[in-house]
Amino acid sequence: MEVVDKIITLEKESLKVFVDSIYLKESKLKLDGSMMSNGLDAGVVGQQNGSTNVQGGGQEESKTNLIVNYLPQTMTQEEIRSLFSSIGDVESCKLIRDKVTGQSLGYGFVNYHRPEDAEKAINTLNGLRLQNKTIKVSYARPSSEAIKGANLYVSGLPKNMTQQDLESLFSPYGRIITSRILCDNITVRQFVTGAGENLPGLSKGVGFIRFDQRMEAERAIQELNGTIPKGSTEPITVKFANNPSNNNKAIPPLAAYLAPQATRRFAGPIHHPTGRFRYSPLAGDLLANSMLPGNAMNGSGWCIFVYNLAPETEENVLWQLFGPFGAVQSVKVIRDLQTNKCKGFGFVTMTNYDEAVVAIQSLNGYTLGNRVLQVSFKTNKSKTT
DNA sequence: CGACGGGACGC
DNA sequence: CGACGGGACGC
Repeated sequence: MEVVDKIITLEKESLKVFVDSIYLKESKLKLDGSMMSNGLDAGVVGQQNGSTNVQGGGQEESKTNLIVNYLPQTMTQEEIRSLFSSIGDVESCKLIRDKVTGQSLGYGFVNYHRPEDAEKAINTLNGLRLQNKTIKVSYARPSSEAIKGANLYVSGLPKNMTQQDLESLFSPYGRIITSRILCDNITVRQFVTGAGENLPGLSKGVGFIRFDQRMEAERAIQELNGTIPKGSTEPITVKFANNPSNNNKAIPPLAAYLAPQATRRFAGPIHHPTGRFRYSPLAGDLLANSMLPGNAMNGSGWCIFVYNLAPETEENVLWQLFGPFGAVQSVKVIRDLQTNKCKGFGFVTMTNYDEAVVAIQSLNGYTLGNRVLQVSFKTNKSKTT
C-alpha cells in the first residue's frame, strides 16, 4: 500500500513538471507565431509554399503526411487515429506491423487532408509522453530505396563528446535524421528534469547517426571511419548499424507470440476486472460505481470523467494528462455548440482498469493552471434522460 | 457556485 | 569491447 502511494506521489511530481513543460512549450509557440518545430526534431524541412516540401535530394516531401515514431508497443492503429484526429481530419492512418507476428513495429504514418493540421500535429504531439515512450512526430519523407539502411553505428567516441559534437562531425556528409549517444544510466526521463536531479549519465562512447540518404551514410563511413576526432587520441569506428529485425533479441521464446498485445487485441478488456480488484482497498470505492452497466466500462475500455477544465481546453491536454498512465483509446472535450468553448468537462477512455485507477488516483485533485481537477470514473448522470 | 457526451451499430 | 528507451519509409 505504501509503495503504491509512493508511486502515485512520484507520478504526480513528475506529472506536474511535465505539464509545466507543456505549458512552456505552448506559450513559446504562441510567442513566435507557430511554424516552429518544437526543438526535439532537428531535421524537418521548412518549405512554406505549395503543397510539398522540397528537400536536398530534389524529392518532394508531402506537407500532409507524417511519420510517427517510438509508439508504445500496445498502441493500436485506431488509437493512433484517435490521437491524431484530435488535431484535424485524418485522411489515412497506418500502423506498421511485423508481417508474421503482427506485432507493432513502433511506427506508423498519418496523412491529413490539410497541411496546417499536419503542422499543428507536429507542434502539439511531437514529444508527447505515452506510457513509457516519448513519441516523435515529423514529416514523412517520400518513400524510396535511397533512404533505407542509412543508419550508422559509431564507436570509439571520446567520452566527453556531446550529441551536438557528434552531429557537427557528421553533418558535412548529409542531412541527419536522428542522432544519439548511449549513456550508462538510463535517466532519459526528459520531462522530469525540472527538479534538477537528472545527471546526463556517462557516455559509453557509442552512438548512432541516421542520415536521410544511404549514399550520405556511405560517404560518412568512407570519410570518418578510422579517423581521430579533434581533441581525441583514439580513432572512431563508423559502420552501418545492425538491422533491428535480425536482432539477437534473446530468442523470442514462444511466449512473445502469444503475449500481451496479441491476445489483448482479440480478447478485449473483459479479462481486466478480475476478482483481485474487487477486494482492493485502493480501488474499492472506484469500482463500486463503475461496475454498473452503461457506466465507466463500455465494453471497449473504461470511461473517465474529468471535471473543471478551462474553457480553452483542447483534446491534446487530455492526451498529455492521461497518456503517461497507460493505454488511452480516446479523449473528448465537451464544448458548447455556440461558443465552441469547453463546458468544463471531458471524457477519457482507457483500455486497462488498473491503469485507469492509477490515472484517477493521480489526477484527481491535481491543479491544472489554477483549477483543481476532479477525476473519476464516468457515472450515469445525464441532462436529457 | 458549477458536475457526466454524442454519434449512432450493418446487412 | 560496445547496438539504443526506441524497429524511420508503408512488412
